[in-house]
Amino acid sequence: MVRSDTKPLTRIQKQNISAILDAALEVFSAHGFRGSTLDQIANKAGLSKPNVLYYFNGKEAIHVALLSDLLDTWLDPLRALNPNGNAQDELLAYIRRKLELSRNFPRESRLFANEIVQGAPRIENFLKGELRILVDEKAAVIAQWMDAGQIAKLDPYHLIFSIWALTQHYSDFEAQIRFVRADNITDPHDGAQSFVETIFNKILAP
Amino acid sequence: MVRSDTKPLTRIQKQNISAILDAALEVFSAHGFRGSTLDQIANKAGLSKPNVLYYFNGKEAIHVALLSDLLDTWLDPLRALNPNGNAQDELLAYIRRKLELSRNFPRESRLFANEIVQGAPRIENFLKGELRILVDEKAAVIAQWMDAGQIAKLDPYHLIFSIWALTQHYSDFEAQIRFVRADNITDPHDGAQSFVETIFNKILAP
DNA sequence: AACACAGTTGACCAAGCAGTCAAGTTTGAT
DNA sequence: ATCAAACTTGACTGCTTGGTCAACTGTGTT
Repeated sequence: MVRSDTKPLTRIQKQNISAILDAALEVFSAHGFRGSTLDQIANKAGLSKPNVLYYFNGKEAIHVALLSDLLDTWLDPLRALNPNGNAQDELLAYIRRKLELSRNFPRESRLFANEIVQGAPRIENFLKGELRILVDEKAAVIAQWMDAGQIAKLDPYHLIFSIWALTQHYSDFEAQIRFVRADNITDPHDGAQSFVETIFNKILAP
Repeated sequence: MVRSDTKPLTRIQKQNISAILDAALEVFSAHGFRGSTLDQIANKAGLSKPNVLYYFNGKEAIHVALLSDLLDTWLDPLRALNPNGNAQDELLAYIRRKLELSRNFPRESRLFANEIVQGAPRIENFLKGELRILVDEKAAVIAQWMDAGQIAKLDPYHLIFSIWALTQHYSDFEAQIRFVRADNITDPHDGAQSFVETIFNKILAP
């Protein structure tokens, strides 16, 4: 095995590791952890199964690598919420960033969704730790904005949950939307952008 | 095998079939189809594996039985939307029914979510058929209400999607909410009820 | 050119799993 | 009490799958 060594990666290592991770993201996000096989991943990556295992210690290790890459970037939009900015602007910017993430990285979003729906066994610590601390902090900021009358008074936690629900719905439940709107002309994501912004304008109006 | 015969079910059949379906719902909703094993289901149902297969033709058949039971009831709340009622009342009643369903049948909701997140391979026909027809019909009703000025003008499809997203979030992503709000006093579902109603009142206000 | 190390793989396990079957036990109608 | 049908299961089978290994090939450094 090659990863997590302290030495710099060779050209071939970089290339194959990234091919494996990309293939694994594709497979895991579509079938869940147990629904995916190393053969599928190896095939999609254009490598043999033993070769995949040369780069990663096992199926679980690939999954962990994907999730930690993901969780790291998942927090960024919320982290960027600026307590000193204008409440409405900041929240709408957060919503926009979340929606973009969901639009540009649907596979990552579904990988995450798969984990959560099945009880989050592998990311419990992340949720109870980093995420929780950040959410508590930002909920307090939002509560202050509400107290100051900048936006409508609501439960800040439920407000955050509703942003998650609405923005991720478009990637996580994409199949449902696609099948229900089979012949539709417009890309559901376009409509989503303006729809979600519109309703949050209404929700947040003081 | 016993099911789908035209003869009435015996006492033992009724009891065991319902034990199997209940166990399977528990297992499938927690681990997804491929993540679940017949042994798990048999154990939870208190039967031997061959005995489970005496009542159902296979793992897939159990899953199908569960899904068709579910899909049948899943449409009811939307079906109940009355074109002749008051727009705001009807939509809020729909939201309330959806939220109750998600609260009272979280396992069913997660079973459904698991299917959708993984691309809905087994319920594509339901989504493209029955559900789509119903959604088209009700979207037209909502559009009429909007044209009549009874509620705010929005994309009716996105409005329906947003109701789905917000109501199902509380059961489908329950793990996330639970871990993020670890020490919380109030049941997240209680807060959900009043929060969701509040924001939809704002969203729908003409 | 030579050599050490990186990279690759066919053939192979062992475990887990869906599903079978023949042989048993229980149930309930007569 | 009898008996046919309903019900139950231990012991299998065959396939899938994660993971190993010894042997082989490619790479780049001197």
